[in-house]
Amino acid sequence: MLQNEDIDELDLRRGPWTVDEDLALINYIANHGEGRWNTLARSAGLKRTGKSCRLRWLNYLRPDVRRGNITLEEQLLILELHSRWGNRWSKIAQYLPGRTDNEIKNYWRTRVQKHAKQLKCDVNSKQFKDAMRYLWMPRLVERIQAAASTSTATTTTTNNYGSPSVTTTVTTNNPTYNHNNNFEVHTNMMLTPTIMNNNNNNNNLCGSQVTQSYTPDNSSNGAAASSDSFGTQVSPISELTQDYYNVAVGSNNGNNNPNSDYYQQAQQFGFDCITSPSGLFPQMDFNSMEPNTPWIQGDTSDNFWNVENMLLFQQLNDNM
DNA sequence: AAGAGCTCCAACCGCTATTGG
DNA sequence: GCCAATAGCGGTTGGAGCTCT
Repeated sequence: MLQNEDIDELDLRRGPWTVDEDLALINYIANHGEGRWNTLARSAGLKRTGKSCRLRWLNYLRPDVRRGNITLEEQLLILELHSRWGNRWSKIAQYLPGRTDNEIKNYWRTRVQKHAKQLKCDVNSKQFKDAMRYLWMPRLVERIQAAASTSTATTTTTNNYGSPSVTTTVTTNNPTYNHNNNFEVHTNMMLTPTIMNNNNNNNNLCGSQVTQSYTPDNSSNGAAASSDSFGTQVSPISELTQDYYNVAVGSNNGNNNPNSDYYQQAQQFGFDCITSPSGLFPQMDFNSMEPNTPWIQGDTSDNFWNVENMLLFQQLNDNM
C-alpha cells in the first residue's frame, strides 16, 4: 500500500483530475480495458495511484455513470434499502444503476441527514426512522404517483447504463388526490425493485405497479444481488415498504379517516410508538417550528412532508 | 459589491477482504 | 499457510460554487 511519503517520492499527483488526465485514463481503458490499477496508472502515463485511477473511473468517467439529480423513485429506493441495510452504500448502489456508492452516500449525508438535523433528532433514532417510514416514503410515493398521473396513464422507462439496468414502469388508476387528506390515494401504486439474478429467479422487494427491474451483470458484485450478505434471500415482499404503503396510503377501502384505518394498521404492524401516550414524535414541537422552514414550504424535491402532514401528526398527538 | 456562511460532491484516507505467488 | 499486492468499502475532508446579509 502506498503511503504518503511514497506518493511524494514518486511525484504522484493528488487532488482534482485534469481533462488531460481524464482523457489519458479513458483512452487507456478503451484500448486495454480495466486491469490492475497500479499497473494501469503507470502504463497510461498517469502520475496517480492506482487507487485514485480506479475511483476516478468508477465514480466519474465510466460511460454508464448517471449524472444529475436523484429522482423520486431513486430517493424512495435509497430510503427503503438503507432502512434494510444501513450504510452499505455499495450494496445499495447495486440497485440504482448508474449511481455510485459515493453519490448515494453523499445524497444521504447532505439531504437525509439535513432533515434529521431540522427535526432535531438523530438520523439513526427511531423517531427519524419512523418519520421516514410513515411520512417521507409515503409522500414520495404520492409524488411519484402524482407526477405519473399528470403525464401518462402508464409510463415505462428503461434505463440502460451498461449493467445493471433498471426498467421503471409507473401505472396509475386516475387517483383522486385529496389535498385535505394527504393519505387519500386511490391507487395501488408501490415501488417494486424486481431483482432478477442469473437464474431468472425474481425476488420482488415489494409488489407494485411501479416496477424496477434489476439485471445484474456477470461481475462479482452483480451475481450476488438476490441475497444479502448474510446469505438470506431478499423477501418477496418488503415488509417495510408494504408497511408504510398500507399504513400511509391506506387499504383502498374508501375509509380515508386517518384516525381509524391509519391507526388500526399502524397498530397491526406493531407500530406502538404512534399509539403511545407520548405520541409519535414526543420530542417535536410542531407549533414552535418556524413557519418558513424551507422543508415545509413549497413542494421541492427535498421536502418530504408538508404543512398538512405536520398538522395531521400534530392532530394525532393531540388526540392521544 | 463583498465577504461570511452554507451546501454539495469529488477525492482522499484508513481499514478490511481478497487474490496470487 | 504466509505474505505482499491489490481491490473494495465506508468515513471524512477540502474546495468550488451558491446564498444570504
